[in-house]
Amino acid sequence: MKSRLKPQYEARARIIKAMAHPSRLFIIEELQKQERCVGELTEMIGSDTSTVSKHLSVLRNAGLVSDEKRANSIYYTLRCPCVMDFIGCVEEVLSANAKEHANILKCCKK
Amino acid sequence: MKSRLKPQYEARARIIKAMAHPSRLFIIEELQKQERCVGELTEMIGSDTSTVSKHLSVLRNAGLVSDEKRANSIYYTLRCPCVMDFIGCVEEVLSANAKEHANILKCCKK
DNA sequence: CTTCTATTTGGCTATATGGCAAAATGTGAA
DNA sequence: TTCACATTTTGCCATATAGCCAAATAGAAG
Repeated sequence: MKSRLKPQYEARARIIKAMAHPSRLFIIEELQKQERCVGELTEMIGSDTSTVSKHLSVLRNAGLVSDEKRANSIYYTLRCPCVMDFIGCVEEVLSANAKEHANILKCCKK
Repeated sequence: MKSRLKPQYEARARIIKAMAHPSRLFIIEELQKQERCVGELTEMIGSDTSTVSKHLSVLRNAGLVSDEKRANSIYYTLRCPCVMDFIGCVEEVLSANAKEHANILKCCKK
């Protein structure tokens, strides 16, 4: 592809890649409802604190969430709630896949 | 997170992960305009044929594109054009990041 | 200052992916 | 069938990431 376009696609891919993990999708969805600190998210997800912390730093580096320290906890917020629009479309793809899969099964039974 | 929800987040992550690469974003955008065969895409992207082929199989496995063989070429089509809506949002995040970065620079100059 | 709490970082291993090269597969024409 | 061409698959290596544990850091409270 034209070399001047490449950086643009790379920048977009970095953002999308930051979302491409089950735990991080969960975090995004949760933060869209309300801000949360690492401890809360850790408990909800059920993995190690350090793992969740790393996921949050991935999201922060991508600019998807911002953090604010209050008392002795760091609270994370979703910066661009529009990312939730992703999900609707992803579900469309998933249901299209499910439908096709069902068709294949139906076809084989005959 | 609740174990019954986990498969759902994993399914979503698989779809998003399939999009999380510069070349695959380019392919998605191109296929949204018109169907293309591997050779055409390879030339546009400028990397090895086998690499592009692998990218296409990633997209196909995710159910994002479908393929149809005609003559001796396989033509790929975008199955759910809604994925293009992703891009608008991703650009929002990018410009928000750029703005914040500019603010940080401005702040440091003082 | 010391202790407690919350979060981050480093080290480690296992796994996944990108990209290139070469081999294998498939398709149509002579 | 045999040849030429287009596409797919496979093997390999380098790199990146997830996950957990342990250790370090940063604040808040005593």
